This record gives sequence, C-alpha cells and structure tokens, in this order.
Amino acid sequence: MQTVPGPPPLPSRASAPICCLDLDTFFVSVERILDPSLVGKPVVVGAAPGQRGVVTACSYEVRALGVRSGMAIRDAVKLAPDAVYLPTRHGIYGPWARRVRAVLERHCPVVRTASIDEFFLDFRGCERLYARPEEQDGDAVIVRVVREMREAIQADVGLPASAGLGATRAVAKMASGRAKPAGVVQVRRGEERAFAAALPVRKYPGIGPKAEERLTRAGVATLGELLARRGSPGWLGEAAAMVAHGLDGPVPDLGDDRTAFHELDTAGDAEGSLSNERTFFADVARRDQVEAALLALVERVAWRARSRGVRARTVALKLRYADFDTLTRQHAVPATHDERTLWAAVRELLDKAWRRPKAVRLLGVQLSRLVAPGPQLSLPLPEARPAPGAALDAVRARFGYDAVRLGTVARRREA
DNA sequence: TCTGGGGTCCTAGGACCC
DNA sequence: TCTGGGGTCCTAGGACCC
Repeated sequence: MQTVPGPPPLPSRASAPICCLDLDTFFVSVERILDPSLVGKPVVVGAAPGQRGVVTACSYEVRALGVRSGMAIRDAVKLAPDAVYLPTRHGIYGPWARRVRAVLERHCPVVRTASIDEFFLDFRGCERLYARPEEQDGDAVIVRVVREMREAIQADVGLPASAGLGATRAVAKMASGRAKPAGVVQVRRGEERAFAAALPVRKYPGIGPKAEERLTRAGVATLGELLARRGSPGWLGEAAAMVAHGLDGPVPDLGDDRTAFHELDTAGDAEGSLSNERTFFADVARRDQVEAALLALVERVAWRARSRGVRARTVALKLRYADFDTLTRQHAVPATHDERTLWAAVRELLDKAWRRPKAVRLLGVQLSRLVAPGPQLSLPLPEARPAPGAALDAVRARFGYDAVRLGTVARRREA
C-alpha cells in the first residue's frame, strides 16, 4: 500500500490580525536621514529655544532625560540644554510617510492612514496567502510578515517603525506602544485582559487627561481596576464597558469604522475641515494687528481650500487670549472658497468676538462642512469679477505659497 | 517667557418647520 | 386658550489624537 502525501495543512486563522504600525520618533528620524550627523545625538523637533512652542518629536536620547512630546520647549531646554533643537518643517515629512505607505501596501491588502506617522492594517485572510508549507499557526505567520514589513521599511525608506498586533484596533495600538522602539508585539485573542490589566488607564486610546483625572478621583488607576467596575452605575460603568468592548469585542472592519481614519473615502461629499492658526510671538492687543494676522490666515486657508477643490459652508474664528481663555465664533455661508467672501465673514465674527481689554495670544480660521463642488456647482456661475484667487493660485502652483501675498497683507507686514 | 498646529468626534440648546 | 412631538440646522464648547 502506498501513502500519497496530501497537501500541506492550512494554517489556523490568525486571532490577532489587526496591525497598528507607527514610525518611531518620525520627524526626528526624517531629519536624521537628511542630516546623518544627527544620528546618535539628542534631537528635539519643535520650536527654537526661547520661542513659544512645544516639542513635536524627540529622540530616545532626549527622552532618557525626561523630555516628552507636547512639553513646552522651555521645559525641554531645562532638561536637555545640550540637545540639538530643530524647527518643525511642515511639508517635508509627508513624502516620507507616503513612501512608507507604499511599502505597507506591498505587504497588506488593507491599509488605512490614521495620521502622518501611524497606519492600521487588516491581515484577515492573509494567513493562507503568506504561509510557508511548514507554518501552521496563523498568528505566527502574520507576525513573521509584519517583521519582514518592518525591516523593509527600515531597508527601503530608512525609517525605524514599530508594530502591534491584536484582534481590535485598541489592542493593536497599545501593543505597538509596547513594541517601541523598532519591535513587533502580538497580543493574541484571549490574552488581552492579562496584557492590559496592569497598564495605566491613560494608555487606552480615547482616555485622555480629563478622563484620567476623573478615574483617579474614583480610585481607578489601571485598566484592570477599570474593568472590575463593569456594571457600576453611570459614567464609570460606561467607561468600563467601552474598554471591555475595545479589548475583547468583535473584530472590527477597518472600512466601517471611521474614527481615527480621517484621510480616506472623502471623495464626493467631502466633509471634514481645514484650519490654520497662529500663536503670536508676543501677545497683541491692537485691533489692526489682529486684523492683519487674520487676513493672512484667511488667505492661506482659502488657498488650501482651492488647492483641494473644496468650498466651505461654515467659517469659524478662534481667539485665544493671553490668559488662555479661548472662544470660537462661527457662521454658515453659501459654499465658498473665495477669500474676499471669507474675509468679510471673518471680520464680522471678529466684531462679534472682540473684547477690548484682553490681549490676544492666538488666532485661527477654520473652514468646515466642506463640499467638493458637484456637477451642478461647476456650471459657470457668473461672477462679477474673476476671483483674485485664481491668478494668485497659478503663481503659487509654480513658485510656492509665499511667492505672492495680498497687497494688504504685505503692506501690514512691513509696518 | 508655561501651554503648537493640524485634525476628529460628541454634546447641548435654540430656531424653525411640519 | 393652551400645548404636542419629531427632525434638522446652526452655534459654542470641549475631549482627544498625533
């Protein structure tokens, strides 16, 4: 009798197929590629020392001294006076993130961009595609693939990354935090509570400073203690249920769950918002100076809207006073991206919000309820004059945003 | 000279319409 | 003369994330 070898057995289905991949100290890593002399040195990306601002990214050498992102630059300088301080160069990091995304797409069919340095991937069903004949554990297959992917990002793009794997996004995200730097951690189904029990509540995505404080007052410090409060009445019980669901709830479909995925699927009816804001180097009390700065913000945000081909149906003004008191005023408008229209609206909002005795620290302009012009709007509505925006945009498309400023902005800036 | 800048989502009250 | 709900839009503020 002869035994015919059957086909190799299929691997088991992975229990933890959702991956959170994030880039380690992303802005610092990019700056190090552009200037290799920074490798190994303590580096802080943010504002220049002496300026108003916070740490947007910092290297592990600096973290060892206690520096954290979000910290005031002032405080960082006290902890790490000898670090290299670099300004955040908005705009240069995007292309690097896109190169990373291209690598991810070679390894996984479902990739979602959560932020400039963070991605979620869904490996469900990939075990069989990727398994080698001798591999029978689906979870192990996915871990191997993610390791290879992480190494490919390092080799092809030059950026260090970490990855977490879990059955839900919350677990994957917490696992990626544990994987840093440059590691891969998987939390299999059934292991979630053991993994989370000792973690501070703040580690759970969605629990921020305010919720943490409330929980502390309720005597809850860890996720394990929070889970033990399931069934409690009111807010505490709801928070416990939310965390339980995030830990062992059903495996989510990344496409269905829009939270944290602001980037995609916005074709057509757009939505979302666009804003620009600026903190003054020194607080400003004079109305004319406030208006000059506001006009510059309107100009910039309007240009971004036109570049994206969207119009706003709501315009908002944001004012932050020297004492950090912050207010917003908004107004619904017929869909527009014309800076004269937007400026008129913003000035009315300023009239409504203006309070004389308080100096202003920050100004912001936000466009929201965005719409991409449908076919009906693209009919050539007769405009009284061609919008000045069009001519400016053409110049900027070739020479960059700062190549042209509105006369008023330029003049006021000289003053 | 504490506390950036870009976003998302949620809540809650009032206006207005049916 | 007194008193409904439900739905939607608008506005203001706040929590959270990177």
